[in-house]
Amino acid sequence: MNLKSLANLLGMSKTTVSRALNGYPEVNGHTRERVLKAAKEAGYQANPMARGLAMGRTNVFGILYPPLPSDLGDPMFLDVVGGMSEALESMKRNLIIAPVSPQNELASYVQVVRDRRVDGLVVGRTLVHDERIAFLSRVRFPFVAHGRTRAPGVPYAWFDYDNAAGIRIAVDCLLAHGHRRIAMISAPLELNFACQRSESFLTAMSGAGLAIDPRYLIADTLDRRSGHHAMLQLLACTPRPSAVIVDNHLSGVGAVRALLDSGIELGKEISVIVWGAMNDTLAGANVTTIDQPSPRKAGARMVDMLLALNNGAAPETLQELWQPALLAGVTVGRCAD
Amino acid sequence: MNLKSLANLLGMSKTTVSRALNGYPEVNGHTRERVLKAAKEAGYQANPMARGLAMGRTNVFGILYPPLPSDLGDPMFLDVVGGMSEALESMKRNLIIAPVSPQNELASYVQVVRDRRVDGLVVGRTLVHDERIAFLSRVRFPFVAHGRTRAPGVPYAWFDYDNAAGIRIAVDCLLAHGHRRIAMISAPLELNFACQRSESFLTAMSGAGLAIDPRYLIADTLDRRSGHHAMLQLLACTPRPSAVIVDNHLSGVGAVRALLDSGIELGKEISVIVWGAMNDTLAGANVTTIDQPSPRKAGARMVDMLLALNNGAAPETLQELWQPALLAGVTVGRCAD
DNA sequence: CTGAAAGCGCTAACAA
DNA sequence: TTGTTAGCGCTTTCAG
Repeated sequence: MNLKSLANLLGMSKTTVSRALNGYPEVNGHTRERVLKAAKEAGYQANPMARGLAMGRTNVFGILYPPLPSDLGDPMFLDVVGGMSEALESMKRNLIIAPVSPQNELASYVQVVRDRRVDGLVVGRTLVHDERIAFLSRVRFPFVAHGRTRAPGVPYAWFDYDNAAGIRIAVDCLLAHGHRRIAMISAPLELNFACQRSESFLTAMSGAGLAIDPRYLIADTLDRRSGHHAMLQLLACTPRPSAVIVDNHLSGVGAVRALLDSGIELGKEISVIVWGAMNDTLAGANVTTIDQPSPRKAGARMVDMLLALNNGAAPETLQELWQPALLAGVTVGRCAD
Repeated sequence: MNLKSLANLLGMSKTTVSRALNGYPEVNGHTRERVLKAAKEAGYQANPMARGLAMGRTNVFGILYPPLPSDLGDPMFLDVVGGMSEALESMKRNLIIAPVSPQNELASYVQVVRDRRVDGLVVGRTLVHDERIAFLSRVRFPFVAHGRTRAPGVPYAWFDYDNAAGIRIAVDCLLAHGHRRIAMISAPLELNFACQRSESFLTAMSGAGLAIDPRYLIADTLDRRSGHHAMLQLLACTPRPSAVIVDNHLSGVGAVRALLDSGIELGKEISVIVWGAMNDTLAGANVTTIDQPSPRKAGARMVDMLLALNNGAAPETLQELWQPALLAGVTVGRCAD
């Protein structure tokens, strides 16, 4: 069933039917009713390709993501995706995820943009220096960055949590409990969030007049295994840190695991704060976390921003910083020293 | 840059240019060269929407998947996706994943089919009774099922591993080690793989003349947490099982974890075999697994099948059963009784 | 308020 | 071997 046959069926022109269906104001109320009814009965639905070709847009938004456990597989990301797709569904638009090889991500962006496969993109896992953002900005393709980047050159739309603030809160909390030997386990520092959190950590520590043992700074951990390994490294130090901050929940799981395996009492011998929800922790260790509220709402918000961009909003008006909050668990305690 | 301008630029008709670009045999070699060169210089690339509209296909294949850790987030699935997208990339086609709400999955299938958004689908996590497969078969939409279903009514294309054989191997292995009290932790039994593996288990056991304590059969576990919980339940039984088979790697991680946490010596006090790669296991417990070789190749194979369907192949000629293999680890040992 | 006609960018009969 | 012409199914001026 296509527009023409539906129009014939009704004895009207394609134009009128199209207008009725798309809610144009100038159609007669009675006519509209008839059309809507007939469309429903016939199960008519406009062909999106034809529609897209005629209108110059697809009503589809996209995310390009590597099919890896630490990217697509990240439960927090999946939550955000859920929020996005739900929001889009309610406005008759769609979300698609295109798996890309992490090697030549940029090439995939170039292709998607040139092909106009989508009306806009969400750029995830932003880097300190992000060529994807540079590219999209240059060609003026609508996108919102899920996370910021350092020196974009031009303003761009972004959604992020306050990385500096979150770490500050965590450090303050640990300091208040008397900790002075605080370590940090970081994701790869090319990632903007890891970089900001790391810098914030250094700033907060030196602000408190504390030097950091270089062995207490471990980076490049973005999965359970490496998080586990990183924590073991810290445990091997003399003296051991009395507290550890993990900047991402994926390695957080591994890090906490390492402590439990080593028979260390969390919150007593060593305190731990992890950035991000730890739903995945098995052993029921109620970990103190820096929580990013409402991933689903975050997704919905990014959808709003995308739509705003499509409606001509200036990117610099679409920058949103949400505040993380310390979610108390049982893994922070007074320093035993 | 579109076809018309490129044609004008070359002083040829759109037709000739189109033919040259699409490798039709009837164009003059010299002409083709000129076209190809000009296209490259101009950075011309056919608009997929227009192309799709004209040709009636999109060159895009799709997967509809819930954005959940146990679905999209499953590392094995991500591997398969990687294999698919790589295979498609090499033939100038694309893969998209559309996140869907697990509640009304079928509605999403109906929509995608009606909209002709893709040329074919992969249906994952097949159920014993799968309405998605029934629907797609009924409307004759090209798809390959990643996993089988019980009573499809009509033949359909599928790719699967031999669930019965895998479990049989595992049971035989345990029997050979003298085990008689063997338990099984299963995914929800609506899932076809879980059902088949469970049935195979029952068959193998009764074939060996062994009765199964009903408490040794635990289902509905498809993530770490529930796997963990299931194993604790088993440990609480008197007598305990001397061996446990876990039918999926997601709960496998949790199950193994539970044993380690309880201080049980794997392969001594209790033997364990898990279906699927356990890369995720932190503690380096080298778990004996029923391995599904080459997820990436599996993905590539499913792409082949999809293309074959598009070329008119009959679904019943596209059914492939791969054999799993026992991958020896250190978690199976002689029964201590 | 409605319709005819042009056009989105491409492919594919059919002629030449 | 190439060009002309007619669509694919929809939206959107422009008349009426």
